[in-house]
Amino acid sequence: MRAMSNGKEVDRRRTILRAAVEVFAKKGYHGCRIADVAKEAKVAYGLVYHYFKNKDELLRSVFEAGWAGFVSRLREAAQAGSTLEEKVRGVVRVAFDSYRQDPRAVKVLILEIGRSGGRVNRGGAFAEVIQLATAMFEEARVRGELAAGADPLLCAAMLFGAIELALTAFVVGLLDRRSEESLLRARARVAEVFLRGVLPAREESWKTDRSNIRQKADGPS
Amino acid sequence: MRAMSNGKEVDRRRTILRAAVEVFAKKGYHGCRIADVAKEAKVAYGLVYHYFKNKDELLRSVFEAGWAGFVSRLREAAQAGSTLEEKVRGVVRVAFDSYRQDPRAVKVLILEIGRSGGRVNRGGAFAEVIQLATAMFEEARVRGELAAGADPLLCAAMLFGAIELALTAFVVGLLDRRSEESLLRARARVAEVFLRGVLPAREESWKTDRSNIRQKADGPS
Amino acid sequence: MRAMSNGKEVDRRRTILRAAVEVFAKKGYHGCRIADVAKEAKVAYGLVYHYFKNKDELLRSVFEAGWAGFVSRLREAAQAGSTLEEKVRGVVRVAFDSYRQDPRAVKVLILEIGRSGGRVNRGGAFAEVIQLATAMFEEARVRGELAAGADPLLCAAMLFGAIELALTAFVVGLLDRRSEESLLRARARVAEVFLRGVLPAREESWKTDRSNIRQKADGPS
Amino acid sequence: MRAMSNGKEVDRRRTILRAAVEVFAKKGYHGCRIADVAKEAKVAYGLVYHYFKNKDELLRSVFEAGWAGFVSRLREAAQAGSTLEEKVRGVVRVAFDSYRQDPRAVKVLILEIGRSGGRVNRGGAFAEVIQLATAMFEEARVRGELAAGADPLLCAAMLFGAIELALTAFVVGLLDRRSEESLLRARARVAEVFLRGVLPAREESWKTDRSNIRQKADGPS
DNA sequence: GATGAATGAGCGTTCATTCAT
DNA sequence: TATGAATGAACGCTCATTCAT
Repeated sequence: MRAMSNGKEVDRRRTILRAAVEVFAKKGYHGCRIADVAKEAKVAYGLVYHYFKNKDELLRSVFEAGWAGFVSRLREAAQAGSTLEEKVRGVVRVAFDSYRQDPRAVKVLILEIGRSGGRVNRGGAFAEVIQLATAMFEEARVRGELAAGADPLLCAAMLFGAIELALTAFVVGLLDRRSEESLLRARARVAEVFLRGVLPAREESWKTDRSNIRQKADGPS
Repeated sequence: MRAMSNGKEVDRRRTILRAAVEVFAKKGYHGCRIADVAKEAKVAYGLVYHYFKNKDELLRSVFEAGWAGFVSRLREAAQAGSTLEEKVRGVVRVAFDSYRQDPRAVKVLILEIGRSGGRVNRGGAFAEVIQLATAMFEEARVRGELAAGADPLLCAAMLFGAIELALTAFVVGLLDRRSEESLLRARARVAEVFLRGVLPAREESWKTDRSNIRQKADGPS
Repeated sequence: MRAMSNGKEVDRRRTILRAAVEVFAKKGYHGCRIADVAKEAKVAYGLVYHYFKNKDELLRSVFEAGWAGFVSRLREAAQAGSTLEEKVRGVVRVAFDSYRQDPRAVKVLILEIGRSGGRVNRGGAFAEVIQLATAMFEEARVRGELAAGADPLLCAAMLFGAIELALTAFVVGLLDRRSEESLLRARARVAEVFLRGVLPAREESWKTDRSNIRQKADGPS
Repeated sequence: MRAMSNGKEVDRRRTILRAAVEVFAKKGYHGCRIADVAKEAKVAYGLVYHYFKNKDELLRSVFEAGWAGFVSRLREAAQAGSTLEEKVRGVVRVAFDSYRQDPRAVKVLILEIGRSGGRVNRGGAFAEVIQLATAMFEEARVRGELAAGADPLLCAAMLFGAIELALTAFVVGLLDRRSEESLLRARARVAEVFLRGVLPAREESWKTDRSNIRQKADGPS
């Protein structure tokens, strides 16, 4: 009984959360009314308040649910590779794949969250990711994998900026939203261009290395 | 026309617009109430509606006023230089200098716009800038100034993404907001890293070139 | 009938009722939510509705439960004494002792009831007590125990008014809530002053009589 | 212009306040919805919020507007007379006359206010009046006008209690609400009974004195 | 009987917009 | 043109009540 009702509760919560993501993505932070969420979830108005203290908490949950997974996947990617190149390619892949799997959620993360007037802790979320990547670049710098003069924090910001706006190009339709191929190509290009800017110049081995690694790491996943 | 006929009217309009930027930057899109704007502008409540049809038009004007200047300066920069390197450095400088001169306005442009849920045409504004830069990279590509395999549109997106998040790092305080020096250094670094990723490899001349150009182009302006 | 058939049920009902008094006293009529009552009674939310049709019935029950006992004790006191003086002293004692025993319940009766906007029949309850006392004064008048010109109904109203506000002085803290002694002194004073105003002038015997009776009737009980 | 619009504003405020009293008296504290007040005042919903910060402030204003006048008239009466008897008769008259002039407002004061869950400062209002009267009795005691053993604070509470419940008898219909005569008679009786209980025993002169004063002080006003 | 999730009407409050002066 | 009072739709939140288990 307990287990069953509990399962149901968790389900309901998820249903509402999903509905909130939907409405959130469709109408944006300000247009996202509790009534809409309830309707989308096919649930009574008041029930939303059974599971979430208020609108802010609901939207914060939407954000955190999406963001937490994203960040943990990022962290994994940043730790998985052995070279900076692998790490960066991993990070880029995580971002692009998140978009492929759930463009709506990424759209929310990219376009709406943080523009929520401080209700949702964008500064915090932004900082979290930046710091994660800063650490990654810092380690790389120590190992001599970073171009001279490249600042780890700036590199981190630039990396995510490049990713964000590249994805935004898809979100707003400048790039073909539905083409798997153009998405994969963009994923590879972003990593390459960024890496070239960031890695120390290793003239003779560059071309070979890059193509090798690309073949291994960036084939369609 | 009407706007031209009377200096006072234009002044009033500008006063209100400036006040709107202020409130917008301070409270964000949703917290920006007409009453606040009127109070900030020291103008009667109803007068706002003499100069702007409604809230949306006011905010669109805020956006466009800021954005238009920014875009025209960008365009100028993109056309001024003779090499891609100069152009990119020019673009980066325009962005960073806009921030130096009026961080509040940039904050609005960066953090607030788009939060308006489509009311303000973010896609359009974004597209405008991206296309501007895409053309710049396309020309460079034609002239052989772009690394093989670099896609102009993606380069454009990455450039502005890198700039945006680098500035965001200042906006949210990850980098020292008030230090002129760190701002200038970041400006140079962003351009360098980006250029290295985007220019074709010119191994032997690189170091010299870069320092020369930096001295000329990136000294405090 | 149903209420009699099962001791447990009656217990539950009483538990809930007591909890309702508690919450009622603590938070007042409007702050008294069913959820609070259930929590206070350590009973499931919905169970309240097994024992009480709705909130109104619950609160009416709270009122009636408290009021019924109070009224019956009043009636007893009004019938017990043989002289008006004894009866009045008895009535006053009942009121003050009710307060001593359960200030919270009296607080509810005094400060909260009637706030219910007609839901709880204040008029009726008020009328009941007034009529009870009116009859008492009427009998006394017939027996020549009432000062000439004193109207029984007005006397009844004045008696309870005097008692109510004297107790209110304790409830709101104008008089020392926790001092047993000041409560007993007030009890005696109220009876005395009221009786002096209401009894026919019996100059010569007054002082003696009063002190005698006070010693008998108004010592700490 | 200023003067005119200001006059209008004050008028509107008053209209709303009056409407609030009306609805308040009709439906009680809890049933008094802003929408009703607005409708009663024939005013747009939102306008109520132009003049009052929120519901609480509106109702507090209702209370204070009524109460302040009442208290100031009480204070006047308590200071006007030269003897305790005159003062008490004055106080009683003020209360009964307030009721004659605006039964609805008194009904609000008696039945609803203070039962408003602490929102309206009943304790404070109650205390104010009690202290006012306590001072009056204290002075009388010093001048030897108070019966031995009568406590000023208790006398004050009893006086207002007697008045309140006597008026309540009218409010709830136990006494004839519409008969001017019964109201005036009650007014006289309450004062007499109370005074007899409170004044020191002056056996021989009592009857004469009382009737004299009554003729002067308690004729229909 | 007992539980607490589900329902939805109701109300306070805000604020963009209009309008009389 | 300038003012700010007036309007009312919209929306977040509460909580009495019902219902499935």
